[in-house]
Amino acid sequence: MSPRRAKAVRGRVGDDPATALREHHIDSAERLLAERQVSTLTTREIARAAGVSDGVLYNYFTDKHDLIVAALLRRFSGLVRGFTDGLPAPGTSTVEANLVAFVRATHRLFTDALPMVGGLMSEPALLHRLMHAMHEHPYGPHLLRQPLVDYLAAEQRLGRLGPFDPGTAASLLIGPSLMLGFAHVIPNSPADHTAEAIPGIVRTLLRGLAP
Amino acid sequence: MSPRRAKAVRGRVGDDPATALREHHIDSAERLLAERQVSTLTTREIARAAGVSDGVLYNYFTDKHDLIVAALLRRFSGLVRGFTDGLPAPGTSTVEANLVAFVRATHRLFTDALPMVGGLMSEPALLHRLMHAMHEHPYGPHLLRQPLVDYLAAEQRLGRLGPFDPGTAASLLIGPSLMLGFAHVIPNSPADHTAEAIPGIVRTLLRGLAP
Amino acid sequence: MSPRRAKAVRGRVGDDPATALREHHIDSAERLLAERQVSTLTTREIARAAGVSDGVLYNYFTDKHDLIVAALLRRFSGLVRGFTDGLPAPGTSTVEANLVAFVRATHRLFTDALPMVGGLMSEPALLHRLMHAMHEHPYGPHLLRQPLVDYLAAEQRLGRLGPFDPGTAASLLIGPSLMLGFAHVIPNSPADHTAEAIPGIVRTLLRGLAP
Amino acid sequence: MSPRRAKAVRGRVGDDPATALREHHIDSAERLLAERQVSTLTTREIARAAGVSDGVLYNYFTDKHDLIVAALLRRFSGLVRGFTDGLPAPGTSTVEANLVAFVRATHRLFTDALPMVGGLMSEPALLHRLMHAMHEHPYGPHLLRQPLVDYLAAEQRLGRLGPFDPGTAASLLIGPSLMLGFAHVIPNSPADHTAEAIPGIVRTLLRGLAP
DNA sequence: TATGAATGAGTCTTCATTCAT
DNA sequence: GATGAATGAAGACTCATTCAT
Repeated sequence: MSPRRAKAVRGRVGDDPATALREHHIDSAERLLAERQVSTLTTREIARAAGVSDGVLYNYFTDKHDLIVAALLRRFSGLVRGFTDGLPAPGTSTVEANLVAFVRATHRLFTDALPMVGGLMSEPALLHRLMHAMHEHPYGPHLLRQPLVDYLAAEQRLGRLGPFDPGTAASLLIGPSLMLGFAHVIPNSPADHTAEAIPGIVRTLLRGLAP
Repeated sequence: MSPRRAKAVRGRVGDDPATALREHHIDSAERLLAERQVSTLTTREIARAAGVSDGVLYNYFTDKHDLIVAALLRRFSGLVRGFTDGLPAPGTSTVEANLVAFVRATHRLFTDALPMVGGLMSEPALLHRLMHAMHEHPYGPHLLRQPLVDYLAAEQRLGRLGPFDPGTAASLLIGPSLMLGFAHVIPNSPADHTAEAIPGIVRTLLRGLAP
Repeated sequence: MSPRRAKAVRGRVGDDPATALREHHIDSAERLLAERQVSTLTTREIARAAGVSDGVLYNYFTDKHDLIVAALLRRFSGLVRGFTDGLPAPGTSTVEANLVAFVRATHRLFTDALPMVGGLMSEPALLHRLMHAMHEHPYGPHLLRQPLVDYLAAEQRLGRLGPFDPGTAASLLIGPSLMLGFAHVIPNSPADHTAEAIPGIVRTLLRGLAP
Repeated sequence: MSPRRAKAVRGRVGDDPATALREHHIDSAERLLAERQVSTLTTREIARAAGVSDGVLYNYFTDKHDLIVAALLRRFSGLVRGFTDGLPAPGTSTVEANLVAFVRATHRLFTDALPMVGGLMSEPALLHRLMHAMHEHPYGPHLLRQPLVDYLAAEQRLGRLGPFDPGTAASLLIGPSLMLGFAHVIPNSPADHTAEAIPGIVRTLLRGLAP
C-alpha cells in the first residue's frame, strides 16, 4: 500500500510523487512571484496557492528561502527564454531594426524582472542564496548579454557595423533598457521617456555624437 | 529650568535641544542607511544606533517612516550635492574627457543610491511618502539628468558635438552608468565590467556604431 | 492525516476542529467578560485563559475586536434568553405580581449586562462593530422592551389595566430597573435601594402619585 | 529671590502659587473631561492643555489618577450645582409641570455625566479611588435624589400629591431619566424615545396604571 | 521649581517553523 | 506523507513616570 498521493497532484503520472509535488510547489510560487513582491509572500499563501497545507513545504524544501530561490530561478529562466526566442538573426532586415528589436526585448525583460530583483534587495539573505544557486545553474546574466554581443560581432563580420568593441556597444544598448525599465518601478525616475524612446536611442547610437 | 540634556547630543551647541535630537536621530538613521537596506532597519536598531531607548523616536517623528523619509532625503541631498559639485563646464578640456567625468559621477551616484532605492521597491507605502516629500524639496531626479542635457546642448552650440537630440544622448550615457551601478548591488549582474569600462563606452558612443 | 488535535479542545467530539477552536476561544473570552471589563482584556490574557499561546487568536479571528464581538454576542444572547424564558403571560396571576416579575427580570439583565456595556462606552470602534454585528443577529434591545409593551397592551385588552400608553409605561418600569442595576456597578450610585425596592415601585406606579 | 512662578498662572494673585497651579491643572483637566472619555486623556495632553510641561503634574499630584479624580469631582460638583439651581419650589405652578422640570433636569444631568461614568467603568482602579474620594467630599449622589424626595414630601404636605413613599416615587422619576440619558451614549439602546417622552411619562405616573 | 528628554514595560499583530495525529 | 494547530520571537507603537539640568 503506497502512501496516499498529495491531493494537489493526484492524477499526474510519470514522475515519482515526491518530485511532482516539489515541482507543483515551485510552479505555484512562481505564479505568485509574477504579480507580487517576494517579501510579501507568506508560506501560508504559497501553501494555499499550491492547494496543500501549511506544513508540506518543509517536506520538500529546507525552508521558505529554498522554495523561493527555486521559484525565482524558474521564473528567470522563463523570462530569459522568452527573451531569447524572438531575437533577430544577423544579416536579416536592417541593422537598425534589429537593434531596436534587441533593445525592446531587453527592455521587456527588465520591466518584468525588476520588481522581483527590487524585492530581493531588501532580503540580503535570500539574495545571497539566490546568487549561490545561480552559479550552479546555467542562468547567469550573460544569457542576456551574450546574444547581443554575438549579434553585434556577426554584423561586424558582415560589414554592416563599424569596428567597435561589441561588449562596450552592448553596454550602450542594455543600459538604456535598464534605465527605461526602472521608470516602471520607481515613479519619477531619471527616465522621463518610455519605450517609445528606443528607436531614437538606437539611431543616435548608430550615428554617434561626434560632429 | 532646562530639562536634562539629551544624552546623545550632550556637548552640541547652538541648536535648541529638540531640533538637535531630531537631527541626531536623522544622522544615525542616515548612517545606517549607508550600509543597510531600508526595510531591514527596525525601530529598535535605530534607537540603539542613536544611543537612546526604544520609544524616543516617537517624540520627534510621527512614525518610523517619517524618520526614514527624513534620513533618505538627507542622504539623497548629500549624494546629489556630491554629484553636482564636480561636473565639468562646457567648452573646457575635451568633450570626451568631460563626458567621461559625467558618466563617472553618475555611476558613483548610482552606486551609492541604488541600495537605498532598491530597498524602497518592497515598501510601497514608504516610497509613496518619500515621493511626496521629494516634491516639496528640490531633490527631483532631474537634478541628475538636467545638468547632462544642458551640457550636451551647450557643447552642440559650441560646435563640439553633432546635431543629435540631447535628451536621447543623455539616456545613452546615464543608462550604462545605472547598469554598472547595478553590478555593485547584484553580484553577477549583466554588467561584467566595472567603472573601468566608462572611457570605452564614451568613446564608442562618440564615434557611433555605423560602419 | 489529521493534524494534532488542539490541546484545548482535546476530548471534544462532533465538531470539526477549526470550529471547535473558534468556539473554545469565544467561550474563554465570554467567561472573562463575565467578570472583567472589556477594555481591560489583553490578547495575552485571552490566550492564557484559552490555554493557548499568544498568536493563536489570529488563526480564528481577524483581530482582537472580532473575538470580543463574538464573545459579547454570545453573552448577550445568553442573558436575553434567560430574561425571556421566565416572563409571565397576560391574564395569569395578578397584574401586580406579573409586573414585579418583569421588573425583576429586567433588573437582573441590567445587573449582568451593565458591566459589559459600560466598558464599551470607552471603545467606540468596538461598539460600532458590535452594533453592526447585532443588526445581523436577532439581538436588538427591543428584545428587552417589546415583551413588556406587549404584555401591558394585552392586560389592557383584558381590562386588567387602564388606558395609558404602553410604551410610556414600559419606560416607567424599565427605567428604575436600569437605575437599580447601576447600583451594582457604581457604588454609591443614586439608587440607595436594591432589588427589594421593586415591589414598592410597581405598587406605586399602579396607583399613581395623584391625590 | 522667590522661585519663578509657573508660566501658566503667572499674574494670578491671592493664592499661594502651589495651590494656584494645582487648581489650574484641575481646571484644564475638567475642561478636557467635558468633551473626552477619561480613558483617552494622556498626561501629555493634560499638560499641554494646562500650558505646562509634562513633569509638573507630579509636583502637585501623586499620579495621573490623583489629578483625574480631582477633576472628576469638580466636574460632578459643577453638574450637580447646575442641576440644583433651576429646580422648582413646592407649591408653585402645577405639580405636573414641576415634576416635568425635575425629570428634565435629571435627564440633562445624566446626559452630561454618563459619558464620564461610562469611561470610568473601564478603569476599575480609577473608579475605586474616585469612590473613595467621594466619601470624603459632600458630592454624594444623594445630591441628585434628595431634592426630589424633599419636593415630593412637601407637595404631599400641601395636599397636592397622594400618600405614596417619596423615595419610591423618586426612583420612578429618576429611572426613566437615566434610561433616556443612555440613549445618547449607546445607540440602539432600550430607549427608543428621547426627551420628548418626559411629559407623557410624568402624566402617566401621576394617574397610575390601574384601571 | 519647571522643564521635557529619556525610559521601558506593555499592547496588538504577523509569520516562519514544528510536530502530534 | 499530509495535515493544520500551536508556538513564540519579533515588530511598530503608546504612554505614565522619572530625573538631570
